[in-house]
Amino acid sequence: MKQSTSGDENRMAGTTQVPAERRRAGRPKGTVLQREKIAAAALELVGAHGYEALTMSAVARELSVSPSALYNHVESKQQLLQWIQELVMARVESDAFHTLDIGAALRAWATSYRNVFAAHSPLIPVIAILPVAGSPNTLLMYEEVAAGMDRAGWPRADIVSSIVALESFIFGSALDATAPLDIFDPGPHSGSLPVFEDALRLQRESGKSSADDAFFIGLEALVNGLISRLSPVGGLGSTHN
Amino acid sequence: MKQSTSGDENRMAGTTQVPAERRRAGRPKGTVLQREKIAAAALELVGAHGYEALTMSAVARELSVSPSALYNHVESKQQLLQWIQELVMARVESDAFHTLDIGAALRAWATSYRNVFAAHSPLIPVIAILPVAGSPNTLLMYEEVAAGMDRAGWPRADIVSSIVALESFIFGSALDATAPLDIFDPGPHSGSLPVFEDALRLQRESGKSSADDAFFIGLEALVNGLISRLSPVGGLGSTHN
DNA sequence: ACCTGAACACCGTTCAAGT
DNA sequence: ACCTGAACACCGTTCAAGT
Repeated sequence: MKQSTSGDENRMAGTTQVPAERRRAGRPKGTVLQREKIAAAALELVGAHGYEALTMSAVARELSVSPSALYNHVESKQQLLQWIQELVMARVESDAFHTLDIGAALRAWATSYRNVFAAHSPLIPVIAILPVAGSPNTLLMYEEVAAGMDRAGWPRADIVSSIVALESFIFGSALDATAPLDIFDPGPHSGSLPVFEDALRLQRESGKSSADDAFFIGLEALVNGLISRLSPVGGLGSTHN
Repeated sequence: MKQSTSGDENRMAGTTQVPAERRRAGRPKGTVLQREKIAAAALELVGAHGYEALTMSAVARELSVSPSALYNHVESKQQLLQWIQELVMARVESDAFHTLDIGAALRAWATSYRNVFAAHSPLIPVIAILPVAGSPNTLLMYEEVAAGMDRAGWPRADIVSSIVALESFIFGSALDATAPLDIFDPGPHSGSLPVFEDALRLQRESGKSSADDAFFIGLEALVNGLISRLSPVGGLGSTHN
């Protein structure tokens, strides 16, 4: 996608032939901006046009203010991203740990987590490495998961690593969901990869989304593998608790 | 005192089962040399100062040319990223599939893959969604893995999804390795998360790197889980096939 | 063929001026 | 307190002009 050379201005000017009551400098009578409105506008922007569309100018335009006006409310774009993190993480459901066995609960949580970020995938690389201290919702989620594992007999010393492993898979899967559908197209090298190309064909013919299929296959394998570490006797059935 | 024109990039021509990248005689390697110099300078920049330091200006400065001079050799920054992908992927070792059993081979490949990207972590979100057609090394790797799975009796229709699942975990883990060490620090909310904070303390006291530990635990679980899908007699509730 | 330097349309952010 | 608009130091990219 290239930068447009000159056409965008015209489109904008076309809709505002008569400049409709432009706000003048100075304090408006009511508060125009606030944290939630800014964060929501930013999140909507990402959802609609991807991460690269998330510019301070675009957020400002969405709210009908000038870009610099945002800085009366938010310290930086980085802080705006933290607000978005808090909004997004609030949608991850982690209540299954109180109703289902640990395997089902982990799968339900991970699926919710992954779906939330698949819907806001451009944010993944950003949020995956964002410190968690500023987001109470994220911390609450971790406590739910950790407590669920604890009740299921998980060794406490393994809980953090297990969560990180699951999260790595979740983020990686959500990241994968952002990839173009033809990411595996061999292009000019077609014909020289006998097994892989045949596998690719079979996958396509299955009609299943590669990203979704991979997520569910991997999630089941990962959760089963982690749980079978718990009890050396190894039955997968929830023998614990 | 920069420009290491050492023959370090020769490994790109290592295993040539795919004839696609053969250079013809006739048109000299002047351009090619430039290509590799540019890609190497870019990769070094990322390694030294992170992804945000990878600007066309910085690459040009590294090579003592003006930014616009780069465009005589590379079409866009996106293409430069593809060159980097090719350089990085060449370092992933996937030869274990010829010497080890499938489980050990998958673990060896995944560990190499993850370590390569942990060393160039800022590139993960970029490369994870970069189309693969422009990178012969990447395609070769996929063929190696797919063929290894095939020889081990993997259902061909599951091969792509299995690779994607493993790759998701690998990229997610490498991404996690870029996170700040104190990413889980609860900050002002300390004291309100009994299980998670205790688990965090135990993890810290173990002296193990959280990212490394999570990767190895998760990798073993994921590989075991995937393999146990193969043989229905394995005791997992694999009902299909 | 391949470089320079000016130019363009962007970015995030700061700040004085205005109400 | 909170907005506007100008300004600053950046981006990636194009292009005419030089050799």
